[in-house]
Amino acid sequence: MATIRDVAKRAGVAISTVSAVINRSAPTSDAVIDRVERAIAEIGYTPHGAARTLRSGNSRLIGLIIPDISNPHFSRVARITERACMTAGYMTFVYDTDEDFEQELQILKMMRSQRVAGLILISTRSDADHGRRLMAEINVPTVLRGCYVEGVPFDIVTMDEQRAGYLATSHLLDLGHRRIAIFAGRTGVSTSEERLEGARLAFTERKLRFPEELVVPGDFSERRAFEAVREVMAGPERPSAVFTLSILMTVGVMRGVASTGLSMPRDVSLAAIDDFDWPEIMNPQPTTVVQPVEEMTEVAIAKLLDQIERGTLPTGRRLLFEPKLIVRGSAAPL
Amino acid sequence: MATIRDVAKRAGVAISTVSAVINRSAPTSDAVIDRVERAIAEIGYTPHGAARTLRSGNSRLIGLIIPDISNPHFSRVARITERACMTAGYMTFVYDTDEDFEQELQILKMMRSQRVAGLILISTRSDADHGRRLMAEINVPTVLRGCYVEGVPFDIVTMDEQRAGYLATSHLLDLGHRRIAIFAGRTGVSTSEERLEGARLAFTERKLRFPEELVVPGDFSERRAFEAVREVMAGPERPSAVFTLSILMTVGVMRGVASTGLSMPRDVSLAAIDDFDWPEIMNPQPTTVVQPVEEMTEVAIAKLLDQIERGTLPTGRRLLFEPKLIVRGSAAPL
DNA sequence: GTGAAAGCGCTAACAG
DNA sequence: CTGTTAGCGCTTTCAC
Repeated sequence: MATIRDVAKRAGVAISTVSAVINRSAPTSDAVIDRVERAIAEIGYTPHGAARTLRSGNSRLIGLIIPDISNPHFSRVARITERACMTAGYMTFVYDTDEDFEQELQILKMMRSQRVAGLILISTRSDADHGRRLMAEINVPTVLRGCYVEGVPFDIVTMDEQRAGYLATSHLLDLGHRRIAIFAGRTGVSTSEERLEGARLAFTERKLRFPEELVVPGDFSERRAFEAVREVMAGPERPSAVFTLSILMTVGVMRGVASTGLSMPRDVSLAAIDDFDWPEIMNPQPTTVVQPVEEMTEVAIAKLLDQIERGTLPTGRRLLFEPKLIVRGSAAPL
Repeated sequence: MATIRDVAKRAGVAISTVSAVINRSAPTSDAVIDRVERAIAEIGYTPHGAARTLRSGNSRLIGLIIPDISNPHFSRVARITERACMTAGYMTFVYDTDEDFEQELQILKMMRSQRVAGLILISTRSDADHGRRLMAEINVPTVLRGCYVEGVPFDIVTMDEQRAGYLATSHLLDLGHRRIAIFAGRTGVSTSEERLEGARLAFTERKLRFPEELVVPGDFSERRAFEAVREVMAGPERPSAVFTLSILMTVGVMRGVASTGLSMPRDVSLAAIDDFDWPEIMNPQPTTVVQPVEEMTEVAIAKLLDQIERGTLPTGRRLLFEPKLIVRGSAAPL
């Protein structure tokens, strides 16, 4: 492939001049710019990214690590992130952890080998052990999304998870429901624990006993929620409502309920967290708490670029965004 | 960051030996391997990808270009591709064209700057002009998915698009429908044109006139289909059935029909191409033609890796996969 | 197995 | 603006 030397020869200028034109790193006359750009076009020259990275120490690469790209919530995050990074002149590596922390570490290692300039990370665990592992693996500016991680100095952008849990649960309680089965995510993930905490708060605030025995442990997966809800619905003292803490579990629960022949919301009401792209074509349409995904993602990227380019230091603080309840048809009065 | 020199010093061996251990590129004794690997772990050394790329001329990077990552069909492709490439020791750049060919070219340029070793491309146009542009931009092994492009020598992996259109249309015809509105994708994209051709075949094979006036031009987008179906349904001589050529248009049509107060399949039947992850929670559940996405994706990657690693030459041939009709509730007898 | 050396393509610094 | 130069971290070759 053509190199910068070929361009210099063709344009009849010095190599350093070509570099100056490409990077606008030194003043050059319009005539020279024109000659160089023409030469670049004629030869079909494209600067060699790896050579630039090696020499300049700046890869202009950003890593985005999410639990699951086929989850519509995260594919939106991915799309917005890529666009924003591209605009800022960065390329993006987007990778799935599949909710597995060993994969997360392996992906971080790959990102490291590419010397990414920054990371946006939706982590898989919140505990301090995991925090230590992350600190050992990460040595670039990083912004956390979603899952809080103990003991890391990074900024974190999330919605007010507790309030999200509170809003959904309050809605069900206000409709008269008391026996509410809650489908939780993995223990040890702040996202799930905080949403659950919000649910507890909604009960206690109303001087109601929180039915701890109706909390169904899960792993955010659709399949697990599917199986669990079938068991719960077949048992004695069927709950009158369910609350699912994330989108894939909502799918699993809806499928599971449908498969038992029960009807929603006639036999059981549902409130959820996270939205679908096209609720109109679902049956029933889910009543759900949504987060401002676009805004949160843009803020996270802006914070990251600030750290990368202006050397801003992370505050280690958490930026909370306000969740919003959207009432549709899946939850009805008891 | 630590370099290979630091590792060599720490392990008390030569730089070339460290390189040999990392790449298994020369015989080394177990004792030496052990010392080197220990040193790597102690120092926390990660090879510098850009330096390797520059020196070896092999980036071990693969580019995947798809129309839209938030389309569940393509996010599945992305997920499978990343996994397979990772297993083979490649990292992946996944990018959206947003169905825009100028974006496609810009992304190809970025891929070029990173010197990707190979490309999997779902292109946005099929014409020869576009083929020439691609040839000017691409100089690495490439496998096409989905959209055929004229005049390029690459292998292409698709389903039998015409048969897919034939299967769906035949199903509606066999249910007695004659006034079938067909929601097409962009003209100039083989995917759409061939599916449409299959629909025509289903009519003519039954000695029926193909209602050309009921073909609704579109662009694969959800919004356009939404608007179009509302217009069609409000017009005189409402069709008794609709056939949507891709998944986002199916969503748009279902939403559009719902918004007019019509019921599916009572007032209008629907057959579609491409499946959803969770048809069970949809209303109605779509009768649709599906492609073997996993298999096709794996074949495409295998072909690509073969060309990259063993220098196999592309055959320029098209590999057709068999579509399958899945009958659910969205299409009823007239 | 060692140790030295060349060079991938680029940026950046410098004297002219 | 030119022309030259060093060197980023690595792979690869070669004589030992």
